[in-house]
Amino acid sequence: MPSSPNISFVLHDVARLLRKRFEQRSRAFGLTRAQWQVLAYLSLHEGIHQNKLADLIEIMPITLARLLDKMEARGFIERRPDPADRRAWLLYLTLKAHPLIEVMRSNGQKTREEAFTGLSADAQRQLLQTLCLIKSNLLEACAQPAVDREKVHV
Amino acid sequence: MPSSPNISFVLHDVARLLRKRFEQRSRAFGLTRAQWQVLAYLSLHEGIHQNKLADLIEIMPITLARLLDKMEARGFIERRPDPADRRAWLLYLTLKAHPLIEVMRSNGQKTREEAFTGLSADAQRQLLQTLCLIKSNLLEACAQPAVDREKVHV
DNA sequence: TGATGATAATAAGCATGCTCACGAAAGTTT
DNA sequence: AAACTTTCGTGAGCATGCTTATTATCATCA
Repeated sequence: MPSSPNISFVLHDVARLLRKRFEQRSRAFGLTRAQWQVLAYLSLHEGIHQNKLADLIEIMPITLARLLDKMEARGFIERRPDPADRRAWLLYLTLKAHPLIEVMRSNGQKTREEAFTGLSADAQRQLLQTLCLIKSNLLEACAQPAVDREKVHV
Repeated sequence: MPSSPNISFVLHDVARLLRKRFEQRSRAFGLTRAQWQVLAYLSLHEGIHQNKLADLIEIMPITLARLLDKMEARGFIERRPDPADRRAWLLYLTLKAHPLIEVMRSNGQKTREEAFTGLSADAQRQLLQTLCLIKSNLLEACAQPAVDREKVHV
């Protein structure tokens, strides 16, 4: 942007374009990027509660609930009542979902190959590491009120 | 996620958290991240057409139109008719918007400082460079149909 | 046991992105 | 000049995030 591009804007653009490209590929299979993320995590934690899964993915529980509504309607997941807690559901993949996992993983792979053309394996490792650090910084920051420290000084 | 976290998911998370943190800071000023991006680009190109601005920001023109609707309603920007083309508008900041630019730039700065804690200046440069490469890869990829090359082979 | 507080899921409503489609105006070709 | 094509802006409708608020249930403590 101004003199050199703003790194936050670029990061945001890259995320948006990754999603866009992934969905160009995956539309035919009926799963969006977000739904694929849910499926991927859920396949490793069947029988989990919604709240726990939302924690894993680090989205708000209500955001996950909406995604699950659609995925349930389309027959990819099941909500079974938790016999031990009448408020809660236990989440499971359906049989229909299993074959999708490999397809979507491969779509993600192809999208990443396109995105990372010209990046060495080392640069990719470096990028991942940096992003993980930033994410952990932000998770901590978001949990604190955004006060203007200059103005608080007592 | 699986063995090591999926870099696309992490990238997406970081973008989402950056936006969230920025908006925690900026809510009081009435501008969202996306609107601030519009303002920032527009301040460098007053008198531009909507299509050109959408091109600069690399979003769909209809997405920009919705943002401008809100920003116009709140008195941050003006659409003036283009005397040379009755289909088009020329975009301008209002007087009310000017003082916001510094405030928002500083909010962005603070958010970035939080996000990049523990990253050397060199690592930040490296990150920016890598992201720009990925963005350009994706811009090119998105413009092409997402065919499955293995299946096409003729 | 009975009130009080915490937790699981969801409702309502907003913002930002997209695709697809359309009307109006401008530009180009015949 | 008339007919075609392109371009500018927007309408409709969907997906994914968020904040704030509500309901039902569970857990705890007096």
